[in-house]
Amino acid sequence: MLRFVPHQQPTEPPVIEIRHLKTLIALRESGSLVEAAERLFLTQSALSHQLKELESRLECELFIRKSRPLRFSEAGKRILLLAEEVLAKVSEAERDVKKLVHGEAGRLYMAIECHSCFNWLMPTIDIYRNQWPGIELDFSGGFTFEPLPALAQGDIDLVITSDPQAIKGVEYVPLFSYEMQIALANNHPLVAKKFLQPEDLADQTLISYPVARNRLDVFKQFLEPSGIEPKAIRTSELTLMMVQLVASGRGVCALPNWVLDEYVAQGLISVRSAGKEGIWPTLYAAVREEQLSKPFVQDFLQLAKAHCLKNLQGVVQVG
Amino acid sequence: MLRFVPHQQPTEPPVIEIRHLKTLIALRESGSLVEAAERLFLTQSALSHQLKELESRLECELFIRKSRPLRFSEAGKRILLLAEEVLAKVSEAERDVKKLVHGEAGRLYMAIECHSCFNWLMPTIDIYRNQWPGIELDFSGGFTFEPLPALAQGDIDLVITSDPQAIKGVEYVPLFSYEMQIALANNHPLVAKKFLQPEDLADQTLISYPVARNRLDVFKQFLEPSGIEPKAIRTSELTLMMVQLVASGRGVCALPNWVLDEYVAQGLISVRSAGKEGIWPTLYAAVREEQLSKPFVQDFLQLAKAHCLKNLQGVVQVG
DNA sequence: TTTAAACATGAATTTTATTAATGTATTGTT
DNA sequence: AACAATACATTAATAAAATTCATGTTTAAA
Repeated sequence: MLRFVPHQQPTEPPVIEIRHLKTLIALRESGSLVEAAERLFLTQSALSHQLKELESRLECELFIRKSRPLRFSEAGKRILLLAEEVLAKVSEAERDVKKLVHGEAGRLYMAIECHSCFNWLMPTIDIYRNQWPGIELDFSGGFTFEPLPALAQGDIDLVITSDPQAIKGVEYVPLFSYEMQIALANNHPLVAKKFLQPEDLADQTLISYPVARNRLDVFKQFLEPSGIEPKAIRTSELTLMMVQLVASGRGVCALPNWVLDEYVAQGLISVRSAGKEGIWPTLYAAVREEQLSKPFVQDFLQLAKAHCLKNLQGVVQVG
Repeated sequence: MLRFVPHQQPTEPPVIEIRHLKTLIALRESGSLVEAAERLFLTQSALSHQLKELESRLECELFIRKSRPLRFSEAGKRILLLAEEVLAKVSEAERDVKKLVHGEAGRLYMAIECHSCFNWLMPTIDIYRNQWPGIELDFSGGFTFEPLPALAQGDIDLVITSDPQAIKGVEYVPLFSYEMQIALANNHPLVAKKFLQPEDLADQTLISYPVARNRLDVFKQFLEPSGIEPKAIRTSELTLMMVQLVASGRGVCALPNWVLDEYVAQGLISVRSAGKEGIWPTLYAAVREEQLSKPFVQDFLQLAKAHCLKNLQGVVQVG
């Protein structure tokens, strides 16, 4: 008759785990189980089970299943808020521990071969500087010198490139893939086509950065395989100027989708894919072998990748 | 020769998990693996493995093994800080979800049979009020009425007692155990003894709360089994007054160790155990069956237990 | 030196998470 | 309306992990 009850199960079952928080964030950012699973390197089934389990522990639904785009319940939103807070704190703590363990001295001089990368690299560097105040940062963005040999030699420490070359001691870390699209004036006749063929450019002026053409994906992956040449080539160092030349009908140019999206949204230009499948270069961070394992380097790579996947339109995770 | 390296392992191994944070907190609060394991309802071996694993993931030691009392490394302290932040946020989120799911309306009228419990109950209630602003709280602390029947009848919702009675529909949730010690004036002759026997009180004035003696542990568990009576009994409603009477040599009294510790520290009185093993009552929260499963009740129980184990000297986890 | 307590370790075990295979529901297309 | 395509759910099997058990080692105390 005298009834005693332990106030929680002997083995107090854990409710929310870090894993769940990561899943929810991925789910929100991707909008579907399938895609979220890809990001997390898991199967869709795993996430389905995981969420079902979490929902049963919390005794409530976390998101509304039959809704496109995916919507979260109130409880789901609350846990998402938790996820943001907690995951940020966890990675901050992990960074701090790494600093304690490995020391935080180091140098990270960077250069870009991908000339549009300025856009995302600068904000990324800003964030990074706060996280690793002890690291000496520098950035050289000119068109004149060859960054990869300089990297191998140790003059610089990290190069952003879409054109990896076999150099002893240099490793390439894939960041993401993007589509290299062709920008056209809105009233350009080629706008009528769904996508462009190499022949379409035979009577066009192509506007490009002033670098060797074997380093430009339009040539290497689009025009050269078919032996077609554009009518003329005109160069510009400034992306915005290239776009304005295109907009005023002086020619066409090939730029990453994440660069062009902005101008398309403004109605300044139109874009078409190069070929039915489009050209899909991959952007790499090149690092010297012995630097790769260092926490402050790894952390930069992770930050850059996350920053791009989050902020750049139409950018795709890679291997 | 062209070397590609994924910037993190395909299955990005988790580093810190909630479980680790709980372990570290338990470790700090208990000061040893063995005790921490008990708190977490795990074995010492489990914690040893768990910490070893975490340390290898973080590539550093988290605490200094050969040190008593246990000391944490810098990294360990950093993770402990994380643990405090994260665990607080997690339980806050869990509470919020419970509120969303079960609604937050409810009533929690409380009473105490353990007359010293005022000390810890009030601060606990204050914290609780913030966490569950929607719950109607009340507290009746008089000596005059019988709380348990009132609980069964539904007039009140929770009773703190060390003396569970078989009442239909009432369940008892153990909170903690404590030692009921005997307070003596510093110059009292019995101070010479390491612990007291029932006979020692035969020529003493016993000061107690004005309640039926079968509800007092000194009688039930100490004096009555041996048939001994104190020379006289004197009552007081106020704990502080009881202590002052004792200090001035007017008698002895039996109170929980967590109450007396404070006065002993001040040098006001001395304390001795009742019998070699001491009297170790257990404090229970009595709740009506149908209320027990409600989240706002469970949460109060958890809070009270945690608060007491943390803040009360010499209090022991139970069940 | 012994003994007891605390912690570590390796192997076995249990529990939990994940996958694979498949089913079901929903959506959009012709 | 029928079809394929897509997304999610479910069950059983598998893989991975956390935990325990049994035992060894170290440390501190007697």
